[in-house]
Amino acid sequence: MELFIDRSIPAPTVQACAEEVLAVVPSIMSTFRTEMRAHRPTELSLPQFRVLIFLNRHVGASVSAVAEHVGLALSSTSQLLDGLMKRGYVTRDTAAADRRRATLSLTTLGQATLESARVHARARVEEHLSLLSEDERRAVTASMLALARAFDPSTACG
Amino acid sequence: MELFIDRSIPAPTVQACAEEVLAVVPSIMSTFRTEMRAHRPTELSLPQFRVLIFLNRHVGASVSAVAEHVGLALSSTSQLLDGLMKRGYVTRDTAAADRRRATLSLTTLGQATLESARVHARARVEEHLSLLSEDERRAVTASMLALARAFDPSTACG
DNA sequence: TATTGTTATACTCTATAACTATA
DNA sequence: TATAGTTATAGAGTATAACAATA
Repeated sequence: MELFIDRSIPAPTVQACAEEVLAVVPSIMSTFRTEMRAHRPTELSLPQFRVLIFLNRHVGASVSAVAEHVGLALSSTSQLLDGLMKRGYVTRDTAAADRRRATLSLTTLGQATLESARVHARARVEEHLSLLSEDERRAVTASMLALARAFDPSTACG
Repeated sequence: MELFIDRSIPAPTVQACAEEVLAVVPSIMSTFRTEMRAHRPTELSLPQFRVLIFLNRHVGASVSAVAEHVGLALSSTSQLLDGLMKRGYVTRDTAAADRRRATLSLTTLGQATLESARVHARARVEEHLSLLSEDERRAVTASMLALARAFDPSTACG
């Protein structure tokens, strides 16, 4: 029986694997960006989208927490949030316990926008993935978990 | 024998798979960008890096060809190329056969810069991937090929 | 003094629209 | 007229450095 993951041939070297990741991941991102941008009713940039996802799951998060999660400098994150507040997607309050700390939350509009963007993004990705076989989907899912662990150990299980 | 890709349990749905891809791929990109930017001697942006890779392989390419490959608008690509020419990485000539068409090539400096950036990027990615098991590398490599096909059929085998 | 965050400034990325030059 | 490409303009993303406020 020939397995999709065939252990009888040598595993790809780390180098070869890196080569593939380096070639393919940016090209997937290109597609994402273009498709997100084309979603007129919502039209969130990818970083904005990621911030909304994070805030939806971490109500009351600080600016620093967002920055760490999205992998941006604090100032960049602050500016990203400016944009999201200006559009009415996010509110910011001052934490009572520590008045330096901001408390960020999604507005109802922000939640609805996130949901719309998410449905759209997922649909686009699903369109692409529907070209894959079951075994390929198994491999992709397993890979994503492994890569999450390899590239971002902190959030691999959250 | 328990397989890494276990066919005895149902394959992930397209939806679940999309969810993972959507979560993990942008996070890998964040890491890429940060690491590319931190490579002081070279310090190419990711789009610049991708353009250099393409031109290295397709000597004499037109602006349109680059645009199509990196997934940008023609004008965006033209400007990206401006930056690369200003830094002396790329030369542009006019094609004799069709004087509208540009003929782009890497300079020696461009080639050297690309090589340096490439070595660095690969090393960073390898660092991350070295955390994976052999089976995980098999899955990742297989996935990248599948994803390349799913997201960009035109370049899947080029 | 250390931490949280914002503002100032500057550069890159990206698009659309208007344009030039060549075919 | 159609095609290849550039320029003008505008907005988002991103960083560093300097700053303000709070602890």
